[in-house]
Amino acid sequence: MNFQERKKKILAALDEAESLTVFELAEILEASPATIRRDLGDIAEEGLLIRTHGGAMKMENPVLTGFSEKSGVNSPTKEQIAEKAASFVQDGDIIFLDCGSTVFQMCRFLKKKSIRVITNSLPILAELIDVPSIQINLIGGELNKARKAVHGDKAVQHINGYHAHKAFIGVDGLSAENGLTAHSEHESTITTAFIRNAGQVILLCDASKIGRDSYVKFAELSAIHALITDSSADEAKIKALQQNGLNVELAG
Amino acid sequence: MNFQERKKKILAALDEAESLTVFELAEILEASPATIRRDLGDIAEEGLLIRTHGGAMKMENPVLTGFSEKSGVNSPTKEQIAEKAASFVQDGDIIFLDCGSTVFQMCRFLKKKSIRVITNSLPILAELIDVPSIQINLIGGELNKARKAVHGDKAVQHINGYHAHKAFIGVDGLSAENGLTAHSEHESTITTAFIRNAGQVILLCDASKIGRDSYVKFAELSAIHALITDSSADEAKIKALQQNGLNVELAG
DNA sequence: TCAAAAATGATTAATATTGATCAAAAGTAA
DNA sequence: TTACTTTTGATCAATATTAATCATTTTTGA
Repeated sequence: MNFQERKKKILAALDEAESLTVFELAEILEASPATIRRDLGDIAEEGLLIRTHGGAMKMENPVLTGFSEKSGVNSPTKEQIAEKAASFVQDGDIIFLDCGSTVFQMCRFLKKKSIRVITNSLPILAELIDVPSIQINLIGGELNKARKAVHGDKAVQHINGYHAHKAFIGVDGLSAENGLTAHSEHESTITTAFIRNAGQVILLCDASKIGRDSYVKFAELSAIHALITDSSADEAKIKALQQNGLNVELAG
Repeated sequence: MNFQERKKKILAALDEAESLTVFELAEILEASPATIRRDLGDIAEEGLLIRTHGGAMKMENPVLTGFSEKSGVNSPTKEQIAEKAASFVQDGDIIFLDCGSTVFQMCRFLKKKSIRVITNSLPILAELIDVPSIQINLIGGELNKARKAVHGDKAVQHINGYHAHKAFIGVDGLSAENGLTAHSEHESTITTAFIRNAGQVILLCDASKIGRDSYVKFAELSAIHALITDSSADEAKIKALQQNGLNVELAG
């Protein structure tokens, strides 16, 4: 294997793993650590990765560091929910991705799929922009800097111009009595638009939000085709949701 | 775990918690306090966090990790053109910003203004997202990953939904005979939409493009209210443009 | 085919990182 | 202020990583 081939593989491996040691890479590429070190040095000089002691880290897309999610400390629960949610996605799907943190975690698990993503979330954009198999459609409108997402009337209009196979959304509260609730009107209008224009709606929701109500009621339980939550969810509350006809999937 | 990884996690943790003690960080990162102190010292020196006694605080405006600085070859000429162009912008303006490299350079000079920016350029978005006095409207549509910009029909529709005081655009070629020309159809449709929906159109164009034609003819000279170029421009060619009624401003 | 050049892997000396220890400095409370 | 506690920075030993060197293999070009 020559340098160019290794370079390609190293960058691909790093893209998945975020960071790898010299020895891990040596094993993956079936080359000696000495070769890997030489390679890493050369590639780092090109600015395509960050050399660390003992290995290398993925270089973030420099243009987008401004709005990438600083995903250092992810709760394993959210990851499990996200992974389960990603398993609903098939090659060829067109999907809406909401701007919540759990939905964002899906990115990791979507990178191998060939799909089209329609999103208003800048962190998702930043995360997926370098994945060749994923086409991105960015929802336009007013930028909410704090949330790093696009909101507003124009954004809703934009969403209305599309139909997706699946929508992956988050909520602030979910209960059998009040359905889906949110903290903010702005966000809920976007989510409502996603729901309206998607074939299936999959709700990602950690256990803490189940049975809790926030103040903007924006959708009925019946709008949801599946709820993905973690196994720490309160059984009684889950039962209540299921008795209202909700399909509940437990992750983890 | 190496320094780079810890640095990333420390910054991520601080971003959430605002401030943390050395011991809290030591626990989160599973490293010794001595290591954390060394790390905090190093990171503080980079200006990415504030060292406190016993810990560290989040830095509100972390030094931009050299994107605008490093982004390619910033010829002083382009900067001069960009600065001149930015001087056309007044507080309260709503402006369209195109996705060319010269237009991008304007960002630096816009940061002190109170304006609304409508753009399809991700680098511009990234550059201005942290400027409180600037509101951003992102144009939605298909993402062109190579150009880091949004294009397509939806994008044009989106632009048609707005009217701006001024549009700042780039071209690939400009001549008295053929007006404005571009390499790519996709980009030119966006630029055309900007021109159609702006009160004034200001064209940023380094000398090398004057008198040169590209293959997509997309606008007449008369659509332009001012051309800003550098003083190295060929005088005869400038004259020819001026005789066609174009207002030419020399930067630098 | 052969010789020259380049790449690879192994070895080793040099360097960097880490955690522990401890004296000095900084902060805190009376 | 003074006494007390906490935090720090320096130093050191142990460990891990690296760069440099060299022999071997592979590739290249005549």
